[in-house]
Amino acid sequence: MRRGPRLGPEDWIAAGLEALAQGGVDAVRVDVLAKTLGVTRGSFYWHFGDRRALLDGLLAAWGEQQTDGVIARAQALGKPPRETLRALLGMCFEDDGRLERALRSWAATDGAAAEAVQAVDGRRIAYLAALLAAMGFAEATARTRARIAYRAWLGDYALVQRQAADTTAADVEELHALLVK
Amino acid sequence: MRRGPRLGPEDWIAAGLEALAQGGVDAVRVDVLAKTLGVTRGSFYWHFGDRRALLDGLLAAWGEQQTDGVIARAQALGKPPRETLRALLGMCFEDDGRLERALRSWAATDGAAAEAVQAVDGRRIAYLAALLAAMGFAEATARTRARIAYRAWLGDYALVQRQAADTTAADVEELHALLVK
DNA sequence: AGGCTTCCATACAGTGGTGTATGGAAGCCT
DNA sequence: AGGCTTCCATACACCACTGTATGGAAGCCT
Repeated sequence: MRRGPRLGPEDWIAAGLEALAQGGVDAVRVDVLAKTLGVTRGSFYWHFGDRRALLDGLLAAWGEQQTDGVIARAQALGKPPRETLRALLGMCFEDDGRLERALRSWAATDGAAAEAVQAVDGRRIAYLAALLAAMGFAEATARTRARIAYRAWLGDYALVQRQAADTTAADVEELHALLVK
Repeated sequence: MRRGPRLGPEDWIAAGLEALAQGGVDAVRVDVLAKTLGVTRGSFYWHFGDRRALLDGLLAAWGEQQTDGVIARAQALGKPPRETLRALLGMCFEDDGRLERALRSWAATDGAAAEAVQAVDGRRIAYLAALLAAMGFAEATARTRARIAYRAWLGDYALVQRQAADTTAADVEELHALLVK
């Protein structure tokens, strides 16, 4: 009946991430994924033991993607720390953050998700702190401000109605100014 | 069989808020609430048309509680704006924020919840801005910094592993210093 | 071509939750 | 005391979704 290419686990992971970003963990249901992929659940249970296995796969994929993601792009600019920080803030705030949001909601009730999120939080805060330290701030101050900056970024995602583009841009400038002063 | 006092809608609302804080919207199920209240679902469907009616009740209750909550307490201190702001930040960061978190997760997929959260966000940011304006900051600066402060507070809830008490205290001081400088 | 492996469809059983119908008990009112 | 109202229990139908069993088709290997 079908003739299209056959599916691998990656296809289910990709579809899962999409659904996750769209409607949270609750939206990643094997039957609806099957429908969007144009197959039946029979395929899913060939590639994965159960739904939980897919969820763990999503966490792994997200965690990996976050290691060589935004930070690498910011670093690749090859600019001095001060400019790198500004660029990084801008990039973060321009992301729509739906995946990020979904992950954190999920982490509130799921241990594995909480671990994954905590891990990337640690990496990102450490990077921010390193950036500030490279600008000459004392270790303690760098870490404190890194946490503040990170909270401000996360908080933006928590805001249901995110601000207009120009407002956000102004906020980013102001935040940057406060941090490096 | 039973002899205890009979229940009203408020009892279900209260139990619902508790469950919401504990495990998110998914945890507010009429059968488990019935169990914790010591009655059967028959009682619930007497007081409420359906589960959605309870959820709407929870949103209303939360929204109301947030109008005369933290802000009123901070205002009641009768201190100058600068001190009020510091006190407010401290109070916010010391809250465990589980309800707040649950509401925002919920808002990601539910329109009514999103409206409720957006409404209180607006009120709270406006209050922060007013505080900063009263300290002499220009209107625009006050609003920008108010948004930053609010994001930083929200972001703290988004952090799965919230910092130790002393670390948080230091962060609050630093944030306050950055804002009022 | 034959056979093995990989992938998917179909059909079925099971579970956790919602909503509904109905009857009965406890309290209030006169 | 009688009756009306308020509240709750029991039992049932139903739905969305998960997981399992089994058979069959498509591709690869020799």
